[in-house]
Order: sequence, then C-alpha cells, then structure tokens
Amino acid sequence: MDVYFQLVTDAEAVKAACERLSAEETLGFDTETTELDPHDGDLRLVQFSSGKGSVIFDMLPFREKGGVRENAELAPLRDLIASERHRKVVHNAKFDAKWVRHHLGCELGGVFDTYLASLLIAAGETERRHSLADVAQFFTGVELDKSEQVSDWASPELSQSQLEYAARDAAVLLPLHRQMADRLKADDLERVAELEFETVVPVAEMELNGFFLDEERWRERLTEVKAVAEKKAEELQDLLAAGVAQATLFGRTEINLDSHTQVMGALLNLGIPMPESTRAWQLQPLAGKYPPVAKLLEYREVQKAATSFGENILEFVRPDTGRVHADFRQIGAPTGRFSCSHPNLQQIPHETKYRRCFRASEGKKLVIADYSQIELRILADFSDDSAFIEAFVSGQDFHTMTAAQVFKVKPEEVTAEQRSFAKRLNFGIVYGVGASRFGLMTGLSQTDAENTMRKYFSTYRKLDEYLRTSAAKVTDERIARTASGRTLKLRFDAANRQEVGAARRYGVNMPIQGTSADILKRSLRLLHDDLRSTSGKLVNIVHDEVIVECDAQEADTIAATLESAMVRGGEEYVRKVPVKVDVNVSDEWTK
DNA sequence: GTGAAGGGCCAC
DNA sequence: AAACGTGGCCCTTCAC
Repeated sequence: MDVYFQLVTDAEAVKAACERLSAEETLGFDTETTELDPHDGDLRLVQFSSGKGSVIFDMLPFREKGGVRENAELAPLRDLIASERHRKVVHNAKFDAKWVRHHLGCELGGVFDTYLASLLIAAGETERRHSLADVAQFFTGVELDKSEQVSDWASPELSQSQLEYAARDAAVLLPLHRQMADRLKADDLERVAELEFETVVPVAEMELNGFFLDEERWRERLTEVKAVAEKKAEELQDLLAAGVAQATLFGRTEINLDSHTQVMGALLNLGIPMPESTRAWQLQPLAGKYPPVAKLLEYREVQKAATSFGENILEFVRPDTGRVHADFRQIGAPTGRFSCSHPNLQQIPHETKYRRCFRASEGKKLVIADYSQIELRILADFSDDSAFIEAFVSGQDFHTMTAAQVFKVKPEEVTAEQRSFAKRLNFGIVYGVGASRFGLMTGLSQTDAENTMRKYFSTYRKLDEYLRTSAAKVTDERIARTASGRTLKLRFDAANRQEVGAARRYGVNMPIQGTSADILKRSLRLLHDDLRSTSGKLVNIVHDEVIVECDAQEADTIAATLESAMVRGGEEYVRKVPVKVDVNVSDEWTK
C-alpha cells in the first residue's frame, strides 16, 4: 500500500497543515511515542490522515525549542486535536488521549475509536482479535505490517520506512471508519458506540491522575499481617503433621500450605471427612469440629492479605507521582463493565485497614459516591413490576420493604431474619439463583427455600414474568441487549440443558449488569464536563462507585457536582424508579 | 525457563 | 452433584 505523506517540522508548516486539515470533517489520528507510558517517554509523531494523504507532525524540533507543552507554535495543532467538530478516527484512543493530554496539554476531541467499535461489533465473540492489523484486515481486507511499531522513535533522524509506517497507520483509519460506521448503524450500535467514545477521555485522564497510595500505611499493615501469617503457618503445620508425626523421627514433615492438593491429602490423613474441594464455603461447616480446618481457614485469610495485597502493589506506585496509575479497560467484560489491572483497584478488600491506605494527598479530600442498589433499580425499571417499583419509590430501606411485601407484614414488624432472606433473594435473582443455591446460602432446606422463592415471585408477578420472558427471548434470539443498545451474542448448544440454563442466566443478567455499566459511563462523561474548571480529578471507579480527589475547600461543592452527574447519568436509562446516589467526603477511601 | 490451566478468593 | 453473573491476582501443577 503506497501512501502519500507530508512531514511537518516547523511553525509555518504547522499553521498551514492545520488549516488544510481543518477543512476535513473526519480525520485519521495516530501518534508514535518512545515509551508506552506517557510519564516515561516522549511524544515523537502526531499523524493525521485525510482523503488527500497523511500529515506527520514531528514533535522533536519543537521539544528542542523549549518544550512542547507550552509551545505557542503548536497552538493550531492543539486546537485541531481538541476540536469536537472534527471526528478523529483512532485505534485505542485512550493511549493517544493520554499522550496528547500529558505532552501537549490538550484533550482529544471527537473520538471515534475503532478498537472499541470492533469490541462492540464482536458482541462478546471471543475468537475475534482487535489489534489495528486484525481490525483493518477484517473490515477492509488491508494487510498491515506492524514491524516498525516497536522501532526506535527517539532517533533524531527517522527512516523513510518509519515515516511510511506512521503515515500508513493513520491512512488506514479512514476506510476503516467508513466500514465500521456502516456496520455500527446496521447493528443498531450507534448509541452505545457514542457512549463508549465519549468515555475515552475521562478514563484517559483518570489513568494519568492516578490514585494516591500511602505506602507507609500499606507497609505497616503488611508487616503485621506477614507476622500473623507466619505464626498461622507454623500452627497449621503442627496440626497437619499430627497425622504422620509417629512416622517422622527427624522433625516434622513440612507440606506446602499453598497447595490445595497437599493440604487436601494432609486433612484426609487426619481422618477428616473432606468435601470435594478445600474452598472456604465448603470447609466452613467443618471448622467447628476440626481445629486443623479452622486453622487452615485462618491461614488462608492472612496469606491472601499478605500476597494478593502485599508488596506487589507498591511496585505500581510511581516514584515521580507517588501514585498508582492502574490500567482500566473500558470494555473489560462483554457486559460492558470495566476491568482493571496493574494493579486491580476494583478488588481492594472493603475493610478499613486496606481502604484507608488509599487516601487524599496533602490539602485534598476524596469525594466518594456510589449508586444505591443500581442493578435492582434497573431490574425494577425493566420489569415494570408495580410492587417492586413501590419498594423503591417509598424511599424506605429496600430490603425491609420487600420483606414486608413478601412475608405480608408491616415494614416495622419485619424481623432481621426476614430482611436477610429478602436481601439475599433480591441480590440472587439478578444472577438467576436457584432454590438449591438459595437454600445453601440461607441454611434453609430445599423445600423451605423453594417455598420462600415461590412467595417472592407470587408477590412480584410481573418481575417473575419479566425474568421468564427475558430468558426465553435471549435463548430464542441468541442475543441480549442493554438499555444503551450494547449487545452480547450467546453461544450454546440447545440440546444441552446445562448450556441452555447458563445461557438463560447469562442472558438475563447481561442487560442488567450492562445497563449499570452504561449508566456509569454516561455519568463519567457528564462528570468530566462538570469538573473542567474545578480542582476535582477522577481517581478511581468500581462498577457503581466513583472517586474524585479535590481541594479540601471545594469538596462540598464537588460532592454536589458528582452526585448530580451520577443521578443524571442514571436517569437517562432508568425512569420508573428514582436513582439514588450516596456521597461522602473523606480523607481516606472510607466512609 | 515459560506458559496454560485450574483452584482459590478479592471486588461489585 | 450442582447450576449465581462479571473481572484480576496469586499460587501450584504440569506440559513443552
């Protein structure tokens, strides 16, 4: 593929090129960088493509003339990048958005992300790949050679091959955009695509902002828990060795306590009637009778605290910012939920001793907001069940209200046990819980569990009907859809009862979980716009929770801003019940 | 040595 | 016996 390009290296050419590019409605956009993290390296090239060829802006000459970020000669380029009127077709725009934000100081406006579009179109089909080369191949048939991607972009003189690569990567985006835009329209994915595209910049900024982690607090907790883990390990070794102690004259037989195979063997040796696995919920009933089982559970708990939440997370604290800058994948799950890694800030234990380590930096506050029972509100909205809706509209405690309705007593007469049943059932139905599992988690017999569930569904007839018709529909059409139009293709063998059952649960759950993700994404965009002229910075999100860091004196106003953005985001998709958001201002990631 | 698979467990 | 949805991380085991 031959490609025409122009290389721009001085102020005059920047002005002229940007003027010409401004006439275009849609532009391909790409960058080449010397590292993967914008904190570590330099932005070398900024490329645009139009139907008339590619323009490559070399940042090196500008950096040599006193830096790139404040350079007035680059103003036309910054304006073009930030402009919402010009569509920028970008593959994985979060990457480029971070680099231009950090190095040029501007936002990337008008995003059309071919990576996210490809994920939406694939709708959960796992065998599809989503690199630019794969996506270009799939939608346009063009073969891309990515061998220069990892070449030396810091070199003073770039080779012809490097420049051609840079130009070609940008040029391929326009034909790709035409194909993908058609496909998004045909699949009725335009609304969710826009939602995703508008989420890119807020997420890019969140990653750049990072979340402050108090290393000293984390280390203190870790030192403590490591000592306990060592002690528990000793004690557990002693207890497990009892079964074979007579056979070993020369001290105790050590087993690997982290090996479930060895642990299972050792417990069997002691004559303990072991269940299928050594998972905590299966061992729990045996803990009262068998001290080694109880000790194993204690060991596992502290061992988890010392490893999964140990030294490793400290390696993600950047020395230059003092903060962790995790990777957020905005379509991390096929339901549309985010996933997070390096480190995963969505799985930090809820206990105060962990959460207090994530705190506001000096002079700042954290504003922490979360949706109150958003998934159940979505379910109420989808099902249109008047009693279920009423339980929310009443404004009283939801689980108490549902318990009152199900057990036919006054709300003030609901016992703690009744509320607990209702609560677990309320959560369980979102996942398609069955009577046996419900019985297992409540301690009810199979019959009592069935009776309680029958009572529940006869109280909420329309909810029951919704769940049934929804399950029938998704297995019939083999596709599930959220409120924004996000889709998930379901694959199952209709002759296999287990697969059909899984598909029904999955197909019922996906629109609920996915709509919750839609709502969070919408609120992130609204929030991003509302925080623009404030000290507020997005620092973390956990599915239904948003955390903003801001100047202490501005915290109360920003709390109101955040709550409003989240409520408005929710109200775009949920209308039949109120959307409730709880907000707290704190020094730490705790209430 | 490396990587995949599976067990186990943290979050929502 | 199991059949409650989504993710990532740590660890062991096992294959190459």
